[in-house]
Amino acid sequence: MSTLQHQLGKREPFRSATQEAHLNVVRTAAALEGGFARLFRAHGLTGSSYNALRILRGAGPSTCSQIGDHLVVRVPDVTRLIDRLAARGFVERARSDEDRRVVRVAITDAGRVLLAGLDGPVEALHTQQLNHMDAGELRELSRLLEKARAGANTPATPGAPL
Amino acid sequence: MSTLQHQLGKREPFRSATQEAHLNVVRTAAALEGGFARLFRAHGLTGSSYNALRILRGAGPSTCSQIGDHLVVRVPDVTRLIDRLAARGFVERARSDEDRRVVRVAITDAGRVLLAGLDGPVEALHTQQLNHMDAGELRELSRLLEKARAGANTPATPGAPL
DNA sequence: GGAATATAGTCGTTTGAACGATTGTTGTTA
DNA sequence: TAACAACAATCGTTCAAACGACTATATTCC
Repeated sequence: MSTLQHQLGKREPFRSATQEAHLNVVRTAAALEGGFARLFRAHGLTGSSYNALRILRGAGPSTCSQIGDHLVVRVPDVTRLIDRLAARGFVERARSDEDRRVVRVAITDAGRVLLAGLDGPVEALHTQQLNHMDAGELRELSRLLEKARAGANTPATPGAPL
Repeated sequence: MSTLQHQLGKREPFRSATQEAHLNVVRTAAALEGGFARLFRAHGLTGSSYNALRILRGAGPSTCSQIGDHLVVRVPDVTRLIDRLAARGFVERARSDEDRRVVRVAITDAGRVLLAGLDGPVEALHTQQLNHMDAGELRELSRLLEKARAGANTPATPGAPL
């Protein structure tokens, strides 16, 4: 009996290895993200808003589409995400003069300060959660996950059609 | 440059292998779950409500606490989850006579029929998503994910303290 | 036997996520 | 030059998720 089977209180084994792998991915994501959600909530953020700030800090001012493209997890309504960050003063928007469809979003000093305060705790939490695995295992885990995504017909890249 | 780094439009490499593994887990979970969310939505369900029905079909009538314990992803308000299923006629509740704190939840015939209609598509989607990986890879992926969860200080099991 | 504690479930409320439609602007084509 | 198509962002709306408090009941302890 696998660990997951035991954890789910399942008497019969999984129907397939693909099902078991899927459930392991989802449960592990929830386990890892739970800690980060608590950390971010303490700073009035969600995972996605934290991610958006990281993107803006790293890439510099970006359009809504670019932000959307770079998010780890697809967010279909980037406008509302940016709205919430702007309301807190962490980003500011500027409509482009040369193409008025486009809005350029930039992180503010307040946003930089907020992120600076999170850099340590985020890194510490990554370490705390996964440092019991060695470098080879982490590499192999990432490789298998990338391979899993490569074959999945449901795309991870945002906006791609079903 | 890893696949994920490229997919995220990140110029610099990841700060650590633990961060990269984490993001791969989360992104893969979203990619896999996206397809299932669409399938379930077409039947008026969410992943959690589908999961709850599966638990009840498998284990028989269960208390709310037992359902909560067996869910793949923690749901802090099982009552509302059961509310929504009951409103649709897929489950029914009965307050226990011998311990009136306890509610016993059972799947209904309508619930069984709904699940029966989903068994094929769910299995097909699992296969479609992950069948490009061989048995050894799937086993190794599950093993590494279980190991990842084992060391993470943020527990996957519900109700466990932070 | 009653007070205190624990358990199981429920509730009030807020908020973020998501879908799909809409609006405004730019580019393309006839 | 105007109609059409595409693009970028925004909006209306619904609803699931989540937090923490609350209620009712059972158990434990003095």
